[in-house]
Amino acid sequence: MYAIELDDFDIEQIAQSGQCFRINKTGDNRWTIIAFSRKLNVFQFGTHCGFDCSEDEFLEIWYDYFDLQTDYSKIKQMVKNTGDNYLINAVNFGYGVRVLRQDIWEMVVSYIISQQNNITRIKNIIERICQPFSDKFPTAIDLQNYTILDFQNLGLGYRAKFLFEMVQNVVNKKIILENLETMPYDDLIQYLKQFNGIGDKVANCIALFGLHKTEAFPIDVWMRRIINTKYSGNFDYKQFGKFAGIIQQYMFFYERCGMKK
DNA sequence: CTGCAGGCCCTTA
DNA sequence: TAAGGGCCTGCA
Repeated sequence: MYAIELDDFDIEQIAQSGQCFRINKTGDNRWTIIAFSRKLNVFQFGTHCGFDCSEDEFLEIWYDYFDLQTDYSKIKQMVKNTGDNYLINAVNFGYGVRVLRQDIWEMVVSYIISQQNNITRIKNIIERICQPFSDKFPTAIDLQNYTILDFQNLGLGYRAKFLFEMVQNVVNKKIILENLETMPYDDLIQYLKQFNGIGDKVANCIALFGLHKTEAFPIDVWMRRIINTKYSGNFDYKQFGKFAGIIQQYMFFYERCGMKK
């Protein structure tokens, strides 16, 4: 168990911020995360955090995964300087939200599945996809012999064709995921949108969660609702530059979880 | 048992 | 460029 004190970090908030489909609460103050072919048990009480792995593994894998190299207090301060009360409330409420650095291929698959879909069903589909691979997320090669019907049988519905095509594109090197990282944000979005099943929203999710392009600002129905009700339909996210995506996470989490409690 | 959920694609005008 | 209908399916 590797123990550490962490500020601006709340695993429960991260799990509920909608960016990850493979974090599950397993008990009081306990969660299990599956990422990068590893399973990690996490304990958190206040700022006391425990990670069920060696220090070496934590520093090698999970430090980066949790985006611990980024100072979120600076982002919060910047938000406070705007004087925008809605954003300030959102940041105060979601004090422990962070943007995880997740695997690009997993994000491509997950967000193709996510369209016009609910969270429970998305998680169940992803679980069924991973089940034959001992819960590790399968590579495109792993899935290359899957047919559209196979994916339909896993519950993807009309999205089965999109995933089938994407698997083939990766296997045939028609798209090389490793090359996406260096693409400028605008080019990246245009490029991703060429593929069937990837529109503006999904492309921005892939850019933000899979490539940590933090200028990405995915607008889904929740974000649209905020923009319409709090900002009269107009929200200039570009003013936040590279912080837009992180601010999006605060807004999204506040909208989804803020009023319940 | 309806209605819909973290959109996208295609067709019209 | 904008607007609108159809789409799989299981969960609320």
